[in-house]
Amino acid sequence: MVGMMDGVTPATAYHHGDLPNALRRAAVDVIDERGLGAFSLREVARRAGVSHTAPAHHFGDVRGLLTAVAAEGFVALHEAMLRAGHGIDEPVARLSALGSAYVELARSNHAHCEVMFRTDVVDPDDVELLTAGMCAYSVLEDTVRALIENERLDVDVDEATWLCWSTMQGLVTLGPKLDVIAAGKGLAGPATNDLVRRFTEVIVAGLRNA
Amino acid sequence: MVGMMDGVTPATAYHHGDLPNALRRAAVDVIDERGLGAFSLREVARRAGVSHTAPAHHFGDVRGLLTAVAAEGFVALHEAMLRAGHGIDEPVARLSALGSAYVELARSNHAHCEVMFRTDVVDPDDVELLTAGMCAYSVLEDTVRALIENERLDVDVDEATWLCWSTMQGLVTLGPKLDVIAAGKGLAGPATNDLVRRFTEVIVAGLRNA
DNA sequence: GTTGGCAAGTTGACACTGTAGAGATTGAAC
DNA sequence: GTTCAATCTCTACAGTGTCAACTTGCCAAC
Repeated sequence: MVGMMDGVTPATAYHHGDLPNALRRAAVDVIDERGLGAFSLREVARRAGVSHTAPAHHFGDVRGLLTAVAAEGFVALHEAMLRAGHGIDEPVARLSALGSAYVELARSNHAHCEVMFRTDVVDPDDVELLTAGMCAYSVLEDTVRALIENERLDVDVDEATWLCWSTMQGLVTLGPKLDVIAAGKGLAGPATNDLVRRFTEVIVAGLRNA
Repeated sequence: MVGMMDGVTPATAYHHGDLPNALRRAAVDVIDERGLGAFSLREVARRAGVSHTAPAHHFGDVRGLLTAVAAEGFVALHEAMLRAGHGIDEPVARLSALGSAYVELARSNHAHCEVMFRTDVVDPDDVELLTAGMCAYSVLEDTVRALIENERLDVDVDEATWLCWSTMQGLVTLGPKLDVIAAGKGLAGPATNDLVRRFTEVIVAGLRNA
């Protein structure tokens, strides 16, 4: 019933086998279904089929569990960006691809994103979280640097990277609100991927003419 | 709202006089001190000096109270933007001023912003919330439209507005993370107001050359 | 081969939370 | 002077996070 038993370890009734992963997955499900506001550690434990104090042995706190989920999100983001940028050499196209990967991941891994940029629910000093975040950031930064060096632009790498990231992040955060605004004007909801492409174009044009 | 008791009625021990406002203020304090993750309706009531069920009579739910706080935040944003843009006719300068007002409000009214863009903790269909948000949005939109018409740019007003808003919103959301990144590189934390000005320049340059 | 120890889970308890229902208190309209 | 609605309180209940003490299973050392 616990549902591991995948091949090797038979997983006794007592020892779950891979509880940390099961808890992370259950946490994601709970956030997806009830929202982070109604998150419950006990419900997570229930879905993983263990007692309500079991999570403490692996994550300590509810904060610890959510921090792990956030770190997992950044790892996924890192991988998604690597995948998206793979094989695209031209910096602008690459930048656009990274942006698309970002908003795409925000849509498909909504629960993770709900947690990744919160400071009150997560331990911001967690090493795993910090390094995972840094890895994801580096992919974007490298692309921006390539663009700047390629075209010999006179802009600061950090500033330009922050601009790109801020814009994508804002698009993700504002997504629902934009839909409401568009609906209020009788427009169809904006196709987010088109927006990413357009935003990237404008920003790149801006960097070239700054 | 009710606004009696301004010097006149002494506010008996039983009837608070202006409980809704007191609750909103207390809620903001609690979010500021303990974070939205550790928000407690009972603690809010405690600080307002009333029983823990009193808030229900004015806001129904905890959701209702937070929705009211969010709406209050949008009203404040609307006013701040009106103030910031007042007297500035040149669209670009105006846009920059609006951006500054935005991040400034995000810093000073951190609790409100914590709630304004959350969909799980707030009633997204609340009329007061929707109209307040729309008012704030309109100020930005009008400025962007003025810029576009002034310079006869060939860009969509909605798209350009969303770009500006997304960027500012992202900057606000990412603020803490940017500090960490800057610190990791040995840089001083970026002066957010400078970033706003620079971002605005780049975006405007981009819109002109799109 | 027993024994000690340790990681992984359990049970029970405690203080705290949000909400529902029924009752108390007030100011004011009639 | 009574009635009435609004405002606030009290009590109760199910659910929550965390702590302490207790099992269970396994592995490694003696």
